Amino acid sequence: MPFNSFDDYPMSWRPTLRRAGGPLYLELAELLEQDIRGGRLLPGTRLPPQRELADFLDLNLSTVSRAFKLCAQRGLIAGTVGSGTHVSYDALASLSPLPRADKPALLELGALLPDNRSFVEVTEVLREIAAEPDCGRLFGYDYEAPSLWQREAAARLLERAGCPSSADRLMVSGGAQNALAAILAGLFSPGDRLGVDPLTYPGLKSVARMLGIQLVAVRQERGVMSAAGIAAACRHDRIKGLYLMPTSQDPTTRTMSVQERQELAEAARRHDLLLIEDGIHSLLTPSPLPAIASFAAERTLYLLSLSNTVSPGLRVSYLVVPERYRPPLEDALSNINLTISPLLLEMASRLLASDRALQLLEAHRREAERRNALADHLLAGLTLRGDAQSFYRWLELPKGWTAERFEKSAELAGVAVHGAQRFAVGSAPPPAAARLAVCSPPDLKTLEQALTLLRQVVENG
Amino acid sequence: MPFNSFDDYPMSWRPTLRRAGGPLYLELAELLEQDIRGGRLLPGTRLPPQRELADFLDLNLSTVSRAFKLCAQRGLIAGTVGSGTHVSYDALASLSPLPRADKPALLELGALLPDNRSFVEVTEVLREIAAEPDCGRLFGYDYEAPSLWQREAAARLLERAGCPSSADRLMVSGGAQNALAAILAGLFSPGDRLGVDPLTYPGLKSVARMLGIQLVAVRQERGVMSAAGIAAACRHDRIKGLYLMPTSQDPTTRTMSVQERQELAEAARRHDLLLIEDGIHSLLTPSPLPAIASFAAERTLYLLSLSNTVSPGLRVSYLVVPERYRPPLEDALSNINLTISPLLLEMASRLLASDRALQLLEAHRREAERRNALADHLLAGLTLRGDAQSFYRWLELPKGWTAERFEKSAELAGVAVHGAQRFAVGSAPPPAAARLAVCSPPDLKTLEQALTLLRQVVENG
DNA sequence: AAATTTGTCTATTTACATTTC
DNA sequence: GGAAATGTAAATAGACAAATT
Repeated sequence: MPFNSFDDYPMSWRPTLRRAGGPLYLELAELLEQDIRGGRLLPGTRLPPQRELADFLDLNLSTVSRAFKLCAQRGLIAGTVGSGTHVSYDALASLSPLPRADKPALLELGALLPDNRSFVEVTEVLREIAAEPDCGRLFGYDYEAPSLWQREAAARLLERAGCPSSADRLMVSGGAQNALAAILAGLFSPGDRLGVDPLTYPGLKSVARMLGIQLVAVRQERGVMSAAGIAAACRHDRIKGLYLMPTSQDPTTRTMSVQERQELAEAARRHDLLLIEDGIHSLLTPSPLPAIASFAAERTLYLLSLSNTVSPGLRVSYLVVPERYRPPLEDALSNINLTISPLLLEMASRLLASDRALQLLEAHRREAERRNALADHLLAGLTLRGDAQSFYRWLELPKGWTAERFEKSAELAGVAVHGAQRFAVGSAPPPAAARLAVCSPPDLKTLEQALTLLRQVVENG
Repeated sequence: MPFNSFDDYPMSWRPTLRRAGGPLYLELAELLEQDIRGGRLLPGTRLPPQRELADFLDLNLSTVSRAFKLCAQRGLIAGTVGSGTHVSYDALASLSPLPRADKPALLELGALLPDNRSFVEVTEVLREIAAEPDCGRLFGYDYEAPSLWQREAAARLLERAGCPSSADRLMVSGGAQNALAAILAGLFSPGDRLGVDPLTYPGLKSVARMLGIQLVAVRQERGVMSAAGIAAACRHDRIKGLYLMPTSQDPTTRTMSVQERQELAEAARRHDLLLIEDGIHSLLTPSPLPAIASFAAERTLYLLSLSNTVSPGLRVSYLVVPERYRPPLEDALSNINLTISPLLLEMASRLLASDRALQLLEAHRREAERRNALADHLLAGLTLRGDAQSFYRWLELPKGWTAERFEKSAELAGVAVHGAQRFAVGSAPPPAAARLAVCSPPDLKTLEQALTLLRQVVENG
């Protein structure tokens, strides 16, 4: 029986078990969750070692372990051998990848809202299809879709994006998020681990959490996952794969060089890792670099969505899938979608087969360049990462700032931005930086207003 | 150390552990999976009691238990206290809800393929929209969808289907399968259990298996889940909810009476169960019965898809969601879809707001009536369940048949049907019956041919 | 109707590997 | 560089409750 001897040592968390009958590990896990959600345990706080807690509560070590494991799976805490268990920085983050409409009207530099231009090219295709006498066929079932010409049209676009592919390795999903959900649900099991950049795409964080797949931050060198980091994540966390965005990584905007891509492919092969390569921005750069998939085709799922760069409303994206992953991924996609809309697939395919998709792309690119030029001008002197065609930039803040505090100050000034903590994985403190979605404001005028306000926020500390 | 003493007793399974280093429970689970998939353990086989296996293999009881649990989560086996562990009847079933195109061309009475008629009404709406100058707005993001009028149009249809609802409780998904995936992923956790009819919709079986959610067959009385069966499933299996198709249940075609619906709602309330009510066929009957959701609105997710009864290609379905499940289900839907296509939603909404959806519905209904009349005529004398508007019928076979054997014999005769085993949950042997999708053949002529062949198959034993 | 069979669950013991100091 | 700290995982023990006989 433990005595008050513990009162002498400071313990960051001293829960009281009611021991009211139910399983002890569950009660402990619930207490921990409540204390984190209630703000009594702040992000980054180090919890007492499991053995110490076990002593304090008069429990077995494994009972504490089990409770911690439950909370880790819910994304609340993350443990590291040697350095203990910490409350995750994103423990309180929303589970949804969508922006919540609970804030007062702000100048939006937070959520990514690709410019709502007129989409003439898409409209054109719609009218073409509607005019055809047999368009009713697009409203029945079509289990065989996509057809050969549709596959070939997609393969050409993929080639342009740096991922040479063949028609038979191609699959279709209802957008990038839909594809990620299918990949995680179909190729991973709850409890499996996936390596990611220390700052990663929040949409991935939320599906992974929903499906009980743990994300592991892989150590970087010079802004990209290092071979040593990957080796460590394999040994220590037994990760099954890596999620990568080698071109204009969200949110850091880092683009990997060809050599870095080759090295990464090599490392993946060495450790027999599955790669998920998100090529979402690969079409934006004037001459895209070769995809990692082109160096490790046997293990890379390459994902190309039309949402950002062509039209968000089309809900079509393409997947290049290695042979061995095809059957399970087909099952997963049909479990999630049954089929995708033949009409939308037809529209997307025609956009690709003609050069209209590229026209749209080009228009988005030019708009992005205008906006980025303005941003470079208005924020001159600050560290603003990202190249001229990017839809967002990465603002590294001067000493003294934290990402959370900056996000809040910006909001008070009337501008929504996404601080680094929203992208953080695990329990390492996020850097002082924020993502600015320069393409989200409706026009240049509004962007100018937002950036000017932001500059004042940075300078007035 | 175990001796040969076991050789005297017959054990249905005698695996040999290689003990080559890895975890024992994993090795055992893999052996079991291999032996089931390899056909060395047939569906229905009773495995040795866990204690006996543990003795035989010189393992701890819990180690065997853990291995069995893994296989149970993969849907390979199902255990019942008292009566032991059995190999599931659907252990070898495909994980995909789609028909596989690996069979020679057969007369299709297996898969449900709603008749590919011309869909004039849908085409009409498409042309209407395409003609409008501002239709480009349907290709941007629309996080606020569905809009008020769209919700109201859907609410009217739901009312007609027997589920009075309000615009604010409404959510939208990309078809019924998509909705089921979101519900299971968002409101259930791996290992949770869901009660279902002993024969249930295969699309549910496959998502549930993918997500690690265990289906539990609830005991029936007079063809519907009984209060006692529900109570037993709660006590023994601690199910979290029930999946129901009260109108023209797939595959048995059983429709619950109003009283049965009320009693079921009452039972759900008593045991605090979540209900998933699939109203997929509720619009087909001339005057639909009140939905179970109308008796237990606080706990019922009501699902209405347009795929079967209006147009399969639209990929839109509606969900009526009780207050407390809205936030997690919204998160789940956005994790899986991000958003659904504004164009498809607009088309569906216009179909509903005008009376064109009802016209389509009516056309499908009349076609079904013609086909069912033919079926009743050609299979007169056999037990053929299902009413005049159903898309499929349930053929109960004479003594001597098993469902598997009938399915195979029919296939040899050139007709695809789905035997009861495809719908079976758990380890109880499925009844001798098969589902005939009378609406799948392209025309009445083909249907006649198929049914005539089937009759011969039945009669020639 | 009582004893036994049987699966399930929680808690415990033991071992291990990595990181920190 | 080695000892201590620390989290993770597997195997084991014990208790429980439902179903069978």
